[in-house]
Amino acid sequence: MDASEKPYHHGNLRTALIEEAVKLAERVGSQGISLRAVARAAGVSPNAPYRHFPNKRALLAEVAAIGMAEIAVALNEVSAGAESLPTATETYTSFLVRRPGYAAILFSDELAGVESPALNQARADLFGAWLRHVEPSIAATVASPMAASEKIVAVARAWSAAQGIYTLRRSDSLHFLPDTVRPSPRQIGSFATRLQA
Amino acid sequence: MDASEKPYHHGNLRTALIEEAVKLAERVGSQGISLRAVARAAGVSPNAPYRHFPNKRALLAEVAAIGMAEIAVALNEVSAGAESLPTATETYTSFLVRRPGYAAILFSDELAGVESPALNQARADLFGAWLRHVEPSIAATVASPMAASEKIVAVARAWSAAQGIYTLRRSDSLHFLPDTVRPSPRQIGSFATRLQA
DNA sequence: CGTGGATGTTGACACCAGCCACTTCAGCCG
DNA sequence: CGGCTGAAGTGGCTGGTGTCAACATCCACG
Repeated sequence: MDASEKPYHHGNLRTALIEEAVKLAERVGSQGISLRAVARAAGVSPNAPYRHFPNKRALLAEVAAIGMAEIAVALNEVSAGAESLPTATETYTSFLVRRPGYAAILFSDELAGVESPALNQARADLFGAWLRHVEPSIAATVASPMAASEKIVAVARAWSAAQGIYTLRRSDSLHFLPDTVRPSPRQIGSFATRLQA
Repeated sequence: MDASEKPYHHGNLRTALIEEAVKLAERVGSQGISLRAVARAAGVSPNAPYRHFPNKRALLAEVAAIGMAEIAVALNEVSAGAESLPTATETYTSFLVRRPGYAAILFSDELAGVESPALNQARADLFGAWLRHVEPSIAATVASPMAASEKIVAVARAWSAAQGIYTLRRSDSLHFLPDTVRPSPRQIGSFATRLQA
C-alpha cells in the first residue's frame, strides 16, 4: 500500500505542482503562493520544481493559461443566445469568484509583464470564446450588419467591463455601497448589450 | 553645507517614505517594492520605517489612499459637462498609465483584504468624485429623472468599466489585437453613456 | 547488466518582513 | 545651564523566500 509512500521520483510532479498551486492560492491568496510552499504541498524538496519550470513565474503563467482555458470552456458551455452578453459576463465573473485560486493568479502582480507563449495563446483563445459566445447577442441588437472590427471592439469592451467588476469587487473598492447598488455581472452585461445603439 | 549630510534624525521620514515608495514602484513595479528598499532610498536603516508604519501594508495603504485622492483631484479638475462620462473614464485610466507607481500599488495583491480606514475613506471620496463629475452627463442622457440609487449604480458601472480597461491593458490580455481595436477609455466612456437608454 | 540522462535532494547565497534591545538626540523642566 | 525623557533611528536576530550549483537516485535503453 505504501508503494507510493516515498518514491524518489514523484512521477507526475509537473501537473501536481500546478494543481497544488491553485489549491494553495485558494487557501492563502496570491501573496502566500511561494514556490517552496507549492513544493511542500506536493511532498517534494524546495528545488524540485526547477526541474519542470525555469522559475516561479513560469509555473504561475502555466496555471494562468489553464485558468483562462477553463474560463473559455465555461463560456462555451453556456448556451449562447440573444441574451448571451449578460450571461457571458455573469459566467466570467462567477468563475473568478468560484475559483479564487485561479482568480488570484490570473491577474496577479507577479505575472505583470511576463511573456509566455502559452499564456498569450490562452488569452487569445479566451477572447475567441468571448467572441463566439457573444456574437449572436451583438448581432441581434444592431440594425445594420457590423464590420468585424466593430464586433471585436464590442467584445473587448465586454471583457473589460466584466474584468472591472471583478477587480473592484476584489479590492472592495465599493465597500461603502449596499450590495443592491453595486454593479452585478448581470447589470453590466445588459449594460454592455446596449453599446451598439 | 553638509549640515544635512547625515543627521541622526531624518526630520521628515514619513512623507519621504511615501514618496520613495511611489518612485520605487515606478521603476521596479509592485513586485519590487520592499520596505527595505524604500528605507534605503530614503537613506535610512531598514527598520526605521517601523517607527512610522506598523508594517509594510500600512505604508502601501497610505500610498494607495493618496493615489486615490490624486485621482479624485484629477476628476474634479476636468470640467464636467454633458460629455463628462467619456472624459472621466479617460482621466481615470490615463492617470493610472501616467503614474504607474500609484497604479502598481493601488490594486496590488498585497493590499487585497487590507482594512484601512484612510484607504476606505479615500475609496469613498473617489467614488464621490466620479459621482460629482459624471452626474450631469448621466442626467443629460436620460429622459425621466433618476432615482439616487440609479445614479449610484450608473457611476459604479462606469468606474468598473474604466478599471477593467486598465486591468486588461496592464496584463496585456488583448496583446493580439491591433491598437486601433483595443478598447480605449474614450470608447468605453461613450459606451458607458448609453447605459440608461 | 551497465550506464546516461532525467528527476529530486542538499547546501548555499542574497534578499525580505518583522521582532528585539540598544543608541542617539531634541526639547522640556528645573 | 544641566539632566531627564521619550521619540526616532540602528544593528542583530529569526524564519522565510527565489534561485544557483553540486550531488544523489533511479528508470529505460543499449
